[in-house]
Amino acid sequence: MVVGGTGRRGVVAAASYEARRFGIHSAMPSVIALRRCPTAVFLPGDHALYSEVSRQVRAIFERYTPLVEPLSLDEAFLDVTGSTGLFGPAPDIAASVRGSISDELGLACSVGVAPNKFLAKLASVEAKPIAASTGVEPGEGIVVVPADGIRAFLDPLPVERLWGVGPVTLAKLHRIGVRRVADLRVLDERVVAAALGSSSARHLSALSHGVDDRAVEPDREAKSIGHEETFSRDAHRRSEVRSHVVRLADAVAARLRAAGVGARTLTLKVRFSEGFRTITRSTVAREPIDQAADIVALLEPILDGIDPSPGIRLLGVSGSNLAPVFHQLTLAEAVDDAPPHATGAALDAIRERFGADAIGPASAVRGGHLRNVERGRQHWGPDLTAD
DNA sequence: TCTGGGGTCCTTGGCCCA
DNA sequence: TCTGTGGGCCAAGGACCC
Repeated sequence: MVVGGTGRRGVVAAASYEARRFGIHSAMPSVIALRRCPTAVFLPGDHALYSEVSRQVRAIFERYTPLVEPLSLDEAFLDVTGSTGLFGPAPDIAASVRGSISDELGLACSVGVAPNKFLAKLASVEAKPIAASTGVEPGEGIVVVPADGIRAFLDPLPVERLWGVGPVTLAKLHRIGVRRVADLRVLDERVVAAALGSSSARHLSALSHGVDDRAVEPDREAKSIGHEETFSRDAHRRSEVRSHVVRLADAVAARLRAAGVGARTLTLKVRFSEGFRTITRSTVAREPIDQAADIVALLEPILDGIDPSPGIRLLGVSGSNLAPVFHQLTLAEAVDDAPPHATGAALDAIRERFGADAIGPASAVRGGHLRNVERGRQHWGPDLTAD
């Protein structure tokens, strides 16, 4: 079974261990996955459901400690240092959390227990089942890395298991003879720095020794808010591109207002069909903004400088440099007693009462009905009915 | 008829200013 | 007045994560 985008430009979000035996993995184009395993069952993702379940899982975590840092929809760090008096040693807490999630939600999960975030994350991966071409080997469910067992745990692991080592870094490490974590640990940091740069070298060197002093942070604030969309058919006309940008800006603005912030930096992302080439262009507003019209106005000059005629497959709008918004009243607004930026607030109120698609920019009307950009609506690529 | 969407963090290079 | 330097900010791109 494969879950993810079902359209021509969709990707795999997750694959069952049986499907993985055919070489299917997440982020693989759905058409390739189908080619590798024509008998696989393809299901669309349901992001809204996952968010809800994620909330339920988090509620279980919070019975054990207030120090819960979500890493994604389906992973979180828990600092249980202060909870052992109430619930017993950390491995017992892990077993209890795992039991509760299984009993109450019917879900399987794996847990890593270790002295820091990096090791706990690695341990949780070790606890998962393994899909080999010969069959699926069940995982242990819980893996504990005690403080005096760090080296024994880390040394034999392939270096790409380290957080931050992807295909590019891995190739560079292979070039200097590093294949396992132990190779990296014993190597002079200057040699690593010559291959990767000093910042990465320092970071990876620390990890190879099992050192990670980042705290579990329960209330991490978002640093950017954005939306992007791949189209099932390329956009070639300026008017088409502009209306997509209006839709995206509208969605970003609504989320900025919901978060109670505005963005000073606005970035437009454009992916051309030709060669899969991606560019980003950003600009800075004088003050933080949270209104769609302001975002579009700011991006307009960038848009004018882009030629869509070769074909654009993806557009994205995102805001960063987030800060609280202070509305400076114009003289007219002060005299008329009219609230500034009433449009955004009115949109929010209407959507709150009548639903996300109750109102939106005219350019969001597709196939006779309104379809606003919404978080998770098109998470794994355009579906078959997108256009 | 191959490559999503939501992010974070880092690097590089230009510019301005003290 | 000229030159060098270093910090801070910004823009763009890239690597990486789930």
